[in-house]
Amino acid sequence: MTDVKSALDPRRFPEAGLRQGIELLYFAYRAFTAEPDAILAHYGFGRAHHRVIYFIGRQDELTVSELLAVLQISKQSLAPILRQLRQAGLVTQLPGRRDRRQRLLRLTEKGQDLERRLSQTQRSRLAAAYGQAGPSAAEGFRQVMLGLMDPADHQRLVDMAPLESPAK
Amino acid sequence: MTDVKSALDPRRFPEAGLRQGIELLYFAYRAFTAEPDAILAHYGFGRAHHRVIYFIGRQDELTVSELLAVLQISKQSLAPILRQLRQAGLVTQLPGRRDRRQRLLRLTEKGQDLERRLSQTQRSRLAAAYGQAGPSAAEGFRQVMLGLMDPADHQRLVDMAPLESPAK
DNA sequence: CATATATGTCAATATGACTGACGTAAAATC
DNA sequence: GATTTTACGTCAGTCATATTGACATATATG
Repeated sequence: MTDVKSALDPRRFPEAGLRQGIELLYFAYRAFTAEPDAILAHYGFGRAHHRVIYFIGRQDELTVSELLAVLQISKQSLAPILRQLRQAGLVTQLPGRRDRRQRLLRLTEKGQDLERRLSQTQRSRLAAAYGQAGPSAAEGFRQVMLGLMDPADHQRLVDMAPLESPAK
Repeated sequence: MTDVKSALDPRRFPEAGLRQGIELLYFAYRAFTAEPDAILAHYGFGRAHHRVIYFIGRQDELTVSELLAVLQISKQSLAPILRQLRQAGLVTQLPGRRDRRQRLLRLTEKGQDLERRLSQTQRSRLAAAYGQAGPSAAEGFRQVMLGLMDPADHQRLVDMAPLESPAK
């Protein structure tokens, strides 16, 4: 199952299979972001706003530096996005309780509404794909995606129970 | 395995699992594009150039309209990219043999070199992830990605032999 | 000959990213 | 208590990638 050393042996994963993998990533990601993009366009927002809304909404309170660390963008890039979301009444800030230099970012109710609308399109698409492919394929998907990611980002994923056989 | 109807039943695919799926897509795609992006930066190119190089290189000859159909961008967006690639000596055009209005796009040798360098980083990453997760996980990944894609794009994927059990 | 198609180009616009430089407030440290 | 570091913000300039609209040209097709 985990014969990593021979992974580059073309007999195991021939050229065409790897090429198709590249294309699967491209087409799937495009489809996955299309619906949120369309919703966001109504607000004059883009994908960057979605990511900010998503990660703030995920854990209810988030400092600016945590957000920058997750997104890996510069604060100068984040600033205008956050300003727009604040002005639109989707995000609020409050000073940190322990460290008052920090700005704790939170979604307003309106922000939570939009977050749910955006994520719902992606959750439905995922649930449909999981349902079509089956739980074992879903777990395979998860394993491959984990392998593609930068391992440093593993810690950033939301916790979750395994998709199948929790007590193997 | 394919009980699609109950895919939205939260007992099958709970909130946290779907949320993690969203994050897997985001983090994996980011990691997957990071290395090519870094190589392209040396040339003053971006991800758009990569996509153009990739799809031209994939089938040796491609018309402008086929390229537009795959990428789903406007010809006004494509034009400057193609011009830069032509000027850099990576892409050439020749008039279509049947229809001389068409411009058949081809990679030069230099273009093929760059294409290989860019794709190689992605093929290696995929091969490593497939190797770590195993062939059955790789096939699960493929199935889920196919489910996420717009079905209209299925025809655009390169042909490939199934990853496992070709004669099931 | 008229029309449709394949492609190219000019202009104006927008998002989302970057770097560099500087400022402020608060916390941490010497 | 003074200094340094940290958390955050902002101003300015730049860039890549995308958009739409309008128009031009060559070729193919009816």
